[in-house]
Amino acid sequence: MSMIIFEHIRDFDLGETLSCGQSFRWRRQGDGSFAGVVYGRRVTAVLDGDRLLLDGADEEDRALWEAYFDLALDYGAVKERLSALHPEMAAAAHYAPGIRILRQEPFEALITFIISQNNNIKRIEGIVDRLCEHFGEPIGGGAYAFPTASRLAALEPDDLMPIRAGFRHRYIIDAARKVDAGEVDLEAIRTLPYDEARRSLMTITGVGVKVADCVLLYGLHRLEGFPLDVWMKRAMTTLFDGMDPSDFGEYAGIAQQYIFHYARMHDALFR
DNA sequence: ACCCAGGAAATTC
DNA sequence: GAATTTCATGGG
Repeated sequence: MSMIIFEHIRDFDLGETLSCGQSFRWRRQGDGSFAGVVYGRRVTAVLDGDRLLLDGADEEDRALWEAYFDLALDYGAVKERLSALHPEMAAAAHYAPGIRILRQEPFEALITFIISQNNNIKRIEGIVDRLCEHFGEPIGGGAYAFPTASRLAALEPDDLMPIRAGFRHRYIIDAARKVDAGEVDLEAIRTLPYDEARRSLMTITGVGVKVADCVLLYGLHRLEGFPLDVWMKRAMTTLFDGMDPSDFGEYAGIAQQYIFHYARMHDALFR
């Protein structure tokens, strides 16, 4: 069994990063490690001091995992810059200083955030699990890859009944078909100007401004993205009145993740 | 029974 | 055009 080790890791916490609402396929194990499937590979992640251990990962995929956990970006420096903007920003970053923005599979980010609309995180995870079990490739150990666009594109909305995603079924199928046909080119969107990228994603039924921003931030690593969901809108009026997403600069998306998690963990403050 | 959930589409005013 | 309702499903 293979394993990769990353040394001298800072500003990183697996629990904070994998349980802050940006991804839906990681599970905390009884021993405190996290099991997940990424890019069709099943791994178990453990942070031992300043060493990140990825059990089940291959050495030839080192660059992929470094990118996935965004290990090349100095989050300490980012936090300093953001914290200087506003005292509440500093408080949010201090609350969960180990959050990083993952580079998820773009198609997975698209589908999971379509599923996220008018939904809660617990149920989103269940729907995503069932989607993978029913339509993803088995990769051993009872694990499944995230379904491909072409597999889902061949289905009809009613074929998704077993995953119990309700009115989102037709949104998922429309997204898969547009991606499969190249009508929405996720890799081309990666380098488009932000507004054009957003407009292209919004040609999919069921993708509005907020879901498009999530796909850009979590799937295409556009760190200027600033998804405004109900929690973020509350936080902006309560804590950052008068501030605009663009005021957070090129790392606005990272600021957003600190704030989102902080708001959700302090819901009494935002009612 | 009622309300809400990391929204967006459909309908109504 | 802006405001309101509806859309499945599950948990509190």
